[in-house]
Amino acid sequence: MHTTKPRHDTTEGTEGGDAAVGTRDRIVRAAARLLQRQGYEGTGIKQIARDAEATLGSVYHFFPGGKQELAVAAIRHGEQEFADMLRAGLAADDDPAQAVVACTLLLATTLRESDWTDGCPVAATALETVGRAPDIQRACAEAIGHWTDLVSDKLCDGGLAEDTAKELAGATISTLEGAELTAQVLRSEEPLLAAGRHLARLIRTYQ
Amino acid sequence: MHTTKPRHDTTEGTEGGDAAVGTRDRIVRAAARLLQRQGYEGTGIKQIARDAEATLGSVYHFFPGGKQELAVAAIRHGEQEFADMLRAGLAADDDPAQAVVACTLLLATTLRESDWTDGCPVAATALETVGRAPDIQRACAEAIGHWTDLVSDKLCDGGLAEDTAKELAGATISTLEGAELTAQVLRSEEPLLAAGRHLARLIRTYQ
DNA sequence: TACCGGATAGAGCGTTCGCTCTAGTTGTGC
DNA sequence: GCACAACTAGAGCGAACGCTCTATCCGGTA
Repeated sequence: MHTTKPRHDTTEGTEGGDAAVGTRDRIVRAAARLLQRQGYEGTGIKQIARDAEATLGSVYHFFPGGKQELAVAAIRHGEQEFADMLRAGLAADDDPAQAVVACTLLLATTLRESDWTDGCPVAATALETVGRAPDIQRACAEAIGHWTDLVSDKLCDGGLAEDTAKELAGATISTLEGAELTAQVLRSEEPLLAAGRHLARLIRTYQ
Repeated sequence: MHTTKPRHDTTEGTEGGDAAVGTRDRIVRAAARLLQRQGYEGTGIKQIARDAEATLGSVYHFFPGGKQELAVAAIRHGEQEFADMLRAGLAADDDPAQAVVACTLLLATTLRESDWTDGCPVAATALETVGRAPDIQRACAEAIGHWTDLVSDKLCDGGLAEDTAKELAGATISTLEGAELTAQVLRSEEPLLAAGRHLARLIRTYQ
């Protein structure tokens, strides 16, 4: 069974971009982007539907659990996007220290090009739902764990002991999160670049 | 009518406890705590007034600029609270590396004792208003700058060159922010403790 | 042809939002 | 004693909130 397709898509089929994507996917993507920029409480379901060019009925058809269920799906989508970027950065260099620097450069570029609005896809939602929406918090925790594993594997490949790699990977993700937050608030890529330099220096002390 | 009403006790109150605090202060404190836990959009003015044991009229009397003006005052209040904690941690040891570890321990304890709800007082608000509420964003940026200066001074006192100290201080604040976020989401103090260990190791490479 | 069920469409429910507005209450200076 | 400013008090506005509900549309099957 194929993923949900737009049954009666009134828009012309020749148009590219989101039009070729199923309704459910468009809703998830719009939700992920809005949650990333405005957080959970700042984002309304009607706004998500409008951005996704879907109707409220479709949203509740695909996500009968309402806003929370949609938010969980959006967080998972953001997790994948962020993981893709991490993978790309980590693959840029054999040396783990240089690879982490590549990650910070990627993040800095993305952030600047979005005028400092597109930071970590889960941070805003995570912070304002902590302790009040267990499903969402769990999805955020899984995202962080997944990202940490990506970094940890790279550090292991670089020759670090597994225990060391795991702890250092956790600290790396924490630092990237904080540096991205700081960069957004200060509207500068310097915090991300500084984080990259210092993470590289730190990793080298273990090599 | 109501029985217990805070009367005209503006800046009186040498006694401890909220009862002796002026209405304006109670409003700012309640707003700061709610913004820290629920973010900007997740916090309503009526809830702030209720928590502060004040009325809506009082809120708009003291903050005619509405929610945004109140949020700026609350962010400034949170900045001071966090700065006090940083100062306490930094004063705990002459060695800057050990002092930063003390900061992470303080943060971890506070976080755990609040059941992981009381993280950075500005992070949630900052993330969801980035690029959409310049006054609030500016206040958040000033807070981060202030905290960075505190760490930078400590590093200078420890013998680091000023340029090095400034850059390292920025990275330290970023890391603390990220580690606190991660600790809240994962409901564990380990990210903060790991951040402390690695920051200390990093600082020592400059000594 | 008739029908079924997934998907679309949007009016409308009750509630809450930020905020305005008018009155009432209180301490202080003349 | 009185006027005045500072402060408290809360009803109520229009808009937006999350969500429910019914009505339709459509391709595929019988």
